[in-house]
Amino acid sequence: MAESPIRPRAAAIVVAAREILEAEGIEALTMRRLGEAVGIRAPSLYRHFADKAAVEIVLLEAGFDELADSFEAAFERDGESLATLGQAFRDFARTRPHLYRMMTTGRLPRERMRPDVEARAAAPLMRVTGGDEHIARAAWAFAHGMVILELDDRFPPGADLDAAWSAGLAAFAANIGRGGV
Amino acid sequence: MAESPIRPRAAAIVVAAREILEAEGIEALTMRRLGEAVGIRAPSLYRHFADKAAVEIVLLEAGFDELADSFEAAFERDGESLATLGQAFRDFARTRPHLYRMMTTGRLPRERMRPDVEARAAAPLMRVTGGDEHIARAAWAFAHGMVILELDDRFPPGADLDAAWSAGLAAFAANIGRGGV
DNA sequence: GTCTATAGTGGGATAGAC
DNA sequence: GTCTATCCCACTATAGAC
Repeated sequence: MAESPIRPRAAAIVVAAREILEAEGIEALTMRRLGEAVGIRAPSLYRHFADKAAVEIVLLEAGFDELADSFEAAFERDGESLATLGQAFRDFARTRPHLYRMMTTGRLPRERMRPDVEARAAAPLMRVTGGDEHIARAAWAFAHGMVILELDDRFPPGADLDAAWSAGLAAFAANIGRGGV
Repeated sequence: MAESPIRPRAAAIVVAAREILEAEGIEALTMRRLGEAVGIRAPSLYRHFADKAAVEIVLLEAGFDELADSFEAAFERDGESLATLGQAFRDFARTRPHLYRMMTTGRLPRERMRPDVEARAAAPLMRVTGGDEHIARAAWAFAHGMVILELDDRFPPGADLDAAWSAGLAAFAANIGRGGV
């Protein structure tokens, strides 16, 4: 499904890459390891992908697509609200921590990615913040901060993160449309 | 100043490490590069530090100390408020982006760090949120999210980040003590 | 405390035969 | 499309001479 169905080998490589990423983390995703997982030697991978980055791009694009799917499904299921979005966001990240990290750490290779891919994932937040772009960006930063600090084990051991999420989302929800200060 | 004044060579190594980190980023900080910067061969560094992590620990501790210093100075200068803290936080990160990244990306090697070092940097936020730990954590996540997304160039080109900061800080300030939903 | 030499590991990627 | 062989790179870290 990722990339072209005409090339089953390439698709299998992407599937294997995703499995390695989720199971062992980003450093485990090497061309040698990937070849092994798919049953060929590392150099043969280059018949299917120009370089390692090309494989990573496919993973990234799939990740953003899945994130957008999650948001849209959550809206249908639980109604369109900031709380719904926050829940879906956190669930997404906790279900695929390594993919989430890959999607959000460092620069994004936008030059090599499908141009619409980020926008579709961002659209639900725009809806729910009613066009208040400042609150939208603040809420995005909040959600990303909560998730990445949780994944990286930065909160104190007993911290009630549900409560922190609630407090944050409530604060933003109460301030939509007030335009800053 | 970092570590022991009795060992000037070790101090010089730390200074060089900090310079390399800030100037060229975390991947540039290798033992070879560090030896070169300080005028000795890489293996000789191991007479001064047990391993590479030991050098990094010193940088991390110094970073948290500086962050705490920044907060305390900002409180004295501009008064104790969430807005003051947010400004100081953002300034800190933008002034030392690579150090900030190193301090906040991935797991923290807490076992090898001074135990009080995180707590001192966190204290000002506790003060300003008046003991509402949920709002405190949410505000921390917001600030980190804003900063790291800015450093990693994730916001749209023309985005007004001052406005996003204001909107976020105002939302939190208005909700201190309300205890979530 | 510094050196040279080197071990040991890992990575991405290419050439050319089949 | 896959293979073997290989290049070239980079890294952390140790041994042992000086």
